[in-house]
Amino acid sequence: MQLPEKPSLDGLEEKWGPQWEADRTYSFDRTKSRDEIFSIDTPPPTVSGSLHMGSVFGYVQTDTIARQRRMLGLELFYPMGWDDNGLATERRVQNYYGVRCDPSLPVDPDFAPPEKPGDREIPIARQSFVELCDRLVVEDEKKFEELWRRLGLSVDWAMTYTTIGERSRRASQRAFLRMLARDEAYSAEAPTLWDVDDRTAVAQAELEDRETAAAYHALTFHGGADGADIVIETTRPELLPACVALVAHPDDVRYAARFGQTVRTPLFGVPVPVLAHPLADPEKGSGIAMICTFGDTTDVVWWRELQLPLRNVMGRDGRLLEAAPEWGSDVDAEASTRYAELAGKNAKQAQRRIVELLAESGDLVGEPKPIQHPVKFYERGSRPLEIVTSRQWYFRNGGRDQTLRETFLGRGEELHWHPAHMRQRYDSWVEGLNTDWLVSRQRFFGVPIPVWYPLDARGEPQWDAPMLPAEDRLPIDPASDVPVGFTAEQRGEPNGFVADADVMDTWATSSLTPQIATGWGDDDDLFARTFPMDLRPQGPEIIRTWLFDTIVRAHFEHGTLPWRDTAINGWVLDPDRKKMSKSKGNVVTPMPLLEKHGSDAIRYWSASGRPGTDTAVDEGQMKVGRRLSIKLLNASKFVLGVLGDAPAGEITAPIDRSMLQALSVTVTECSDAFAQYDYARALERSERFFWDFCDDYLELVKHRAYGPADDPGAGSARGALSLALSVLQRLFAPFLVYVTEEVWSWWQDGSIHRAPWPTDTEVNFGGDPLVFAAAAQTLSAVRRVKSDAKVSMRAEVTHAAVTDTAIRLEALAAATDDLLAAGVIATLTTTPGTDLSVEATLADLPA
RNA sequence: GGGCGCUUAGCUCAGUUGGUAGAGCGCCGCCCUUACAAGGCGGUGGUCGGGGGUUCGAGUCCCUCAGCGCCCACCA
Repeated sequence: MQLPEKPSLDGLEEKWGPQWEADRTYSFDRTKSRDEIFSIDTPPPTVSGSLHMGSVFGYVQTDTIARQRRMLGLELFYPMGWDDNGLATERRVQNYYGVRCDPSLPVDPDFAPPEKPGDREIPIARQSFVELCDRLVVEDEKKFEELWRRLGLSVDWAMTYTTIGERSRRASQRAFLRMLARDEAYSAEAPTLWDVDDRTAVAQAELEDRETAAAYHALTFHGGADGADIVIETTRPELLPACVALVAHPDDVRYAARFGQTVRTPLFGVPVPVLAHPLADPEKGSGIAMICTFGDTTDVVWWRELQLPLRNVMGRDGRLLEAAPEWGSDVDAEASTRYAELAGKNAKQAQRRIVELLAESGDLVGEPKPIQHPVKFYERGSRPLEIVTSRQWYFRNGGRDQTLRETFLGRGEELHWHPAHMRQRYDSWVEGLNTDWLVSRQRFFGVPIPVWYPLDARGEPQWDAPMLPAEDRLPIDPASDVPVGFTAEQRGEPNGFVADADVMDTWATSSLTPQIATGWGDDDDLFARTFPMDLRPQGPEIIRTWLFDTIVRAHFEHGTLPWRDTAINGWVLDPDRKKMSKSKGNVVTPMPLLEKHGSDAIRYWSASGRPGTDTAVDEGQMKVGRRLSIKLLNASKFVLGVLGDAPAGEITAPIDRSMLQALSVTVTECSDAFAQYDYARALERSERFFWDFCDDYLELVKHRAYGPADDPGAGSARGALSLALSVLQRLFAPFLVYVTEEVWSWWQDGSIHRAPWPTDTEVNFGGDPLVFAAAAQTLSAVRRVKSDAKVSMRAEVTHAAVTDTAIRLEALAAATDDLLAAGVIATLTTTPGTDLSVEATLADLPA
């Protein structure tokens, strides 16, 4: 045994990281059977996102569970993935290189991205754009892997996947085709929420409401022969040309007489009916609303349920269409010229102009009244979403099917949630679904929808007759691959074919991470050994997307849950307990902290955060973790130093057995906590015992432990020290991965991370817990006397008079010699009483 | 509007079947004690958010109110 002179934490990451890689310490053994395997569906980080402390927090928590399960003897299937496809990467590439994808451009073989992004984005061909995406994500993934390795995540790096990789594309397209075959996927032309900046449809799951400034504009609709004018209030007067009806509540007496009548829109004179619908709110505005196609999602409901015509004015670029909508012939003579004033303007500009026009015509009543109201935004977007009609692909998810929705609520009940209350978020999301899952995106860096359409003799696509590839051709890109029975020359020609131009949203692929990671369809043997998986760890903010979507996919494809348990981690808050976000500029990056405090200290902080509990970045906690690590170094060095001199003997001394009994209780508590995914409790219990062990037990027995090799008392102490040290090192192994490996290596063979998790029986010698407790507390009381007297702990006590309960004094008697030695006490008397108290006479004090 | 979580020492937080309030940090004091001075020992510090109830007994159970955070919602 070679003990370091001055043990240190420095350099442990550099020492053990490569060693674990070389020894394949965390490699998955695929010969193990399903019941011997613990499989984890690790969240693939969005590599285009920033590295921040939130990135380390949840992953470390999961890693502690993974490591404890591994020590329990389970074979860990613990791969890492990178989520690199999708809009997030496209945006990063746009900003990083200063380019913009224009799919209409031909490929320029000489294209090279500029050194630095210029003032104006360079338009480039789709293929070039995708190549830049492919190039940049590789760089980003390196940075993530470097961080993860430094953090000591015990993933098997040989099994890494990416969501844009071939396996993912194949799985994603295969799953798509199978859902299509089972009528779980369909395409439809329908109003969809549309981001005018990214120019793509977005799904319900990607929406967020933002309080936005707007104004009520009161507009006069003309009653003509049917009666008086009607004033409505709207926040979107620019959509007036898209108005198809007015609507009020059926019970609203103010408008009851008008239902079924016709009024004419201001400025354009378009006749529109006055209708009744229970969704109209009598309290809002003037109690009667104009229905436009489309101003908001309520308009869509009204349009559908009242079977109204479509008058589209909003273009996909967020500007009003050049052509006026179909109004019929019975309109104002000037309708067209007035619309021409709005055409081509964006929503804000058009609003400004139409308000002027309305004011001129006298149809604007009073001044606009400013309000704040919630408006739907794409969660990463900067302008409000519009609603445009387009052909999109959908997966059924219960949004339009009560029975299916209840099925998914049932799946949520079936899943074990940690903490349990997180299921509420799942339930409220599923209950609130109102559309199917829109999966197609009018974007470029994603898994292509694997579909072609035949073109008829006029060159029009036959949307209802999609042509599909065979599964063994996957993955395909319909933009370059050709459907069976056609030649490449027929692309875009009459009687030829055309590719579906869309890609799937990133969630449509990442909702298959359990299948992708476990080799579904690619490696049936691996799949059978690892799926359904054991654990899905993830953040709370993606319950409605990643977690729910994954359940949907596994339900349809396999008729099961994708995993048995899910552990939801909390948020990481900045040191001032504010949610970290890039826009606030309060993001804390992990690398400097890792370098400053060490990986184990960062892991300690992460694992101190209770499951599901928001936790602030706290350098104080990191320092505590570092101190604990140093303590473990020193305590290990001391114990092993004692053991080095003489052999361990049979554990006979009551206090030795007593300490081990307390350790046994700790082991049980830690094992139970881990079984419930409560790594934080396990850490706290281990830590509490460890400090007692160091402060009290080591002090009490060190003199005895130094005793002669053949002394039974010394042998007992050394035996207990050895056993306790082994157990303590293993209890800390899931948390302090580097320092525990280091101290383990001083006296044991093999990695501690493959050593067996301690059991309570290992340290159970039937000891009386009271002996150690009484000795420790009495010693503490002696110290207090010395501390009050302001003398050294080495100061001799000539006589100590201990009062305590009879039962505790009896326990203490079994440890008297250790107490005398530790307290430097010459003589000791005991008196039965009700409470512990110690009167000590100090040798070197004046009388 | 509905739901969930949180509210305990100056700070960050534990407190698992209800039984005399805990830890770390900070602060104060002492101690170079041969594992550890990037340490050790000891101490100060709380009417457990407010109010009501159940109970012999409530931080812990019930009701209610308030503040903070988050989730969901058809938002003219």
